[in-house]
Amino acid sequence: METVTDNQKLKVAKKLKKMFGHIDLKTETYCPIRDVMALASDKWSILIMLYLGYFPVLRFNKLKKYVYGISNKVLSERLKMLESDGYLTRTMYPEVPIRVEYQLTNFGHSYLRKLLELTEWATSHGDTVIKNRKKFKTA
Amino acid sequence: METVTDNQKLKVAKKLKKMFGHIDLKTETYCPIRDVMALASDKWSILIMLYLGYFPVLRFNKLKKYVYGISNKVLSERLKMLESDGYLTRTMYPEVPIRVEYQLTNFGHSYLRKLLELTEWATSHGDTVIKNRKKFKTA
DNA sequence: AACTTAAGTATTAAAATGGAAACTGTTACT
DNA sequence: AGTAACAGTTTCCATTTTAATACTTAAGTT
Repeated sequence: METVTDNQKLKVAKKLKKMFGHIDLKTETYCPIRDVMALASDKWSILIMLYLGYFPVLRFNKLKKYVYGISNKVLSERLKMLESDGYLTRTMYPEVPIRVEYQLTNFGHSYLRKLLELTEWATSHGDTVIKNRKKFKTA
Repeated sequence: METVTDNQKLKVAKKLKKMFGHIDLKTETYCPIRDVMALASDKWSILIMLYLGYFPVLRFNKLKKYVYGISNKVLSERLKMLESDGYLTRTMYPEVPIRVEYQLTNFGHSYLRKLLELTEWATSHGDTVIKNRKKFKTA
């Protein structure tokens, strides 16, 4: 069973007030959730970040193997964006064949710590979601 | 500056080991991140969840006003999915004109708590991301 | 009689995204 | 000469997503 106390709800409300309170809900001011999160909380980005947390250094093809299902195009796009936003570094060694290594920056690690909270929740509550989904479909 | 200690990295590694350790990285087993998170960490879903955390009860058009930019179609789709997965409830009052109210379930609240960790991070580090992005573009 | 409201559904067209597979470039091996 | 490895990029096509607008239902208001 879910146990969410009123106290916890209050804490959440307080945090949300802090987040939303100063934003004029009518005008379209800059919103980090639409901008920052939209990229970094996408399915592929999450998996890339997690694998780069698990293995300190990864090369393109290894990453592609772990994040199975991703295409070359999307992987290289996501890597470029994550690099651009400062979550990871791309180091190229001009050997032959060329070697390119990806690893998290400290900034990326700082994000990963928070991300992990969410994925842990998802991992441990995934079955509940599936159950809910099934119940909803038959209802 | 980012301050990520080795100790913190160790903790993250431990958590990741717990998450990934038992998964055969080669075969495609069920993955809650691809399934559960993909829906619930999407840009629109996040905003919907946050606003429903901020306002305990919201109706369709209010929600649409807050989550500006979302279309009727997408909003109603997302609401249906979030309801199906158990994050929120939809209550219909057969008045005229009809009234429909959305609110978070306890399950949804439990997710929101974790989500908030991430959005708080994004809110406070958004400017760093923008800075990184700019630097990368000009480099 | 026409207008308004609420919560969507339907429609259409435009835009973005996604996947599959071919291609690039260099070097080493067979 | 042909093939393989690496790390992508590029191209083409199909699907998905998005925006914008119109429509629905049914009672109450002007």
